[in-house]
Amino acid sequence: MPSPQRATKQRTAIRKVIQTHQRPLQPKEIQHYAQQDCGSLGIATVYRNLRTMEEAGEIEKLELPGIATCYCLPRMVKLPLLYCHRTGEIHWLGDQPVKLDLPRVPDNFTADHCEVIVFGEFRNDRR
Amino acid sequence: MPSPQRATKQRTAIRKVIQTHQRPLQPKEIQHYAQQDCGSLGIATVYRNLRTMEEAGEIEKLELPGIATCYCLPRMVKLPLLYCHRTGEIHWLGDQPVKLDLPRVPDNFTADHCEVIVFGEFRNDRR
DNA sequence: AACTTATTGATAATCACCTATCGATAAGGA
DNA sequence: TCCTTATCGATAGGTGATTATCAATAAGTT
Repeated sequence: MPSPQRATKQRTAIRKVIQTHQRPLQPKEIQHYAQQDCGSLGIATVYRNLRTMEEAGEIEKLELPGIATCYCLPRMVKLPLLYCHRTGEIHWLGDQPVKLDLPRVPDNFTADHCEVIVFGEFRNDRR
Repeated sequence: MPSPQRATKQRTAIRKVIQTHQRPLQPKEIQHYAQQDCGSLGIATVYRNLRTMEEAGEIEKLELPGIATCYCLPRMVKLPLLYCHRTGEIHWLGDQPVKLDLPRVPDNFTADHCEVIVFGEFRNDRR
């Protein structure tokens, strides 16, 4: 019999955090939010679970400029990203029908995927 | 009398490399190419000069996904970038008239600048 | 409840990038 | 040429992200 994956409160909390928040999250953010469900949650546990969940295709890894790697639910549609200098958070630019097709690339280049990142900051208001 | 900047062969070589190559270069790449003009060139010297040149507005710093910070001549026009998984090099996607305007952003967000990055790889041919 | 072992958490260990240190070197003005 | 000091190079140090270690804990099966 193969070794089944156990339903620990830590893993469940991590999963919930990613499903709930509608934006890519960094490991530290995930740790922070998940701890509210979980009590203790070591950063190693976060990284460990993110890796396995990503390998299982349950979540998507997102590598971004300077910023630490982020994780989110697998994307069906590619939307531009907002990066806020002030909060350090990443958000989807999803409230508009911007369709991003891959630009045309040189013949000898095989395009994989494409990211559009808008840098700036949110006013101190709500977020 | 203020302290003038001296014309060392190291600095000259670094400058030339950035002016010559038509793409953003990483510190290590700059060191590598410049050493062909220069003989010895410590990595600390590269970083030191890149910082001062950037502060002087002579070059532009470019922060990109995962990849080390790159440097290039100040950009007049923002072009999409190609990142090659195989070579680790960054190239401009400049051979087509793609004008990239900032997407419309939320009211409470002040956009700064925008990058478009196409991931993929060049065939093993020439580059 | 007893048992097996997947999982956790604290922390040490890596790793890559970049900066600081400092004695040696060399640019360029006198 | 001599002298001042900007600059260099080797390397130690610092930083942040991620992984490895390993004893303790707790799923979940019997």
